[in-house]
Amino acid sequence: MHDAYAITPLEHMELAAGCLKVIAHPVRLQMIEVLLDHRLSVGELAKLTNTPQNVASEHLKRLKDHQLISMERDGRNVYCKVIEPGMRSIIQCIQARYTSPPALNPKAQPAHIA
Amino acid sequence: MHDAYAITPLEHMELAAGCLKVIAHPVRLQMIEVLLDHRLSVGELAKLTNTPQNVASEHLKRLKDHQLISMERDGRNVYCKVIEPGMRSIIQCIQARYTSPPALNPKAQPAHIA
DNA sequence: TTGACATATCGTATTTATGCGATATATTCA
DNA sequence: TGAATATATCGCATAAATACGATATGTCAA
Repeated sequence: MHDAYAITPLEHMELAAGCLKVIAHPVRLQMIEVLLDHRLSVGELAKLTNTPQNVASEHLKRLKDHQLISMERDGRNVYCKVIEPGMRSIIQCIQARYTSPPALNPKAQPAHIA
Repeated sequence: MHDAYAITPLEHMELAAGCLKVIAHPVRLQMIEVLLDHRLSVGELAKLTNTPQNVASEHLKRLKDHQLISMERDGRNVYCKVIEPGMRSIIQCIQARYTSPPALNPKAQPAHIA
């Protein structure tokens, strides 16, 4: 009856939701996307995403605090890269959906993403 | 140095982030989890997730508005099910991380873990 | 029709997220 | 040392999310 439904405990879902919340931001998604294939500094990421320096720094700090990226200083710069492997599939999923056609029709997607 | 970095446009990332924000809630995650394998009414979901009726209704409306679930009335009840196939892999990813081994956790840890 | 049950909506208080300016810290080099 | 560059942090204003009580709507059955 009621026990037939296996539900992940709320505490676990709270952790997962916290992680998803950090991902759920357009600029942070862009940062993760590019950091999957490149190692970039905070300043480079700020320029790439058209974001003020301090705002970019705060975004990246949040990603780092949730273990999604690593940040290591090299001289004056701090370089970031993705350390959470699950990010790639999420970004790929987004790219597959949103890069070519309008999002309303989930069908009919030109396959220039592979 | 031209655009060596391929970045998904901000507008697309905003759509994706909007979708992720809807998923990024512990109770909504639980709802999605159980709705992957069962067709349940709003009231049943409210009880299963220990959520007041109106709050559950609002959660489900949000999931529906973002095309993640469908809701169809059958008599007095309204039954829900997941219609977004991508949800399964996300829930599976969460289950893989949080059900058996304490793998990768966000910064916000419960205080008693130390 | 009325009463019950199920669901949805509204108004609102509280919290949390976000962005921004200003400023602080860190590093290199002259 | 001090200037220049890169990054981080702080305080605050605004916006969004969340939860809640109250109430409205919708459905069925007697």
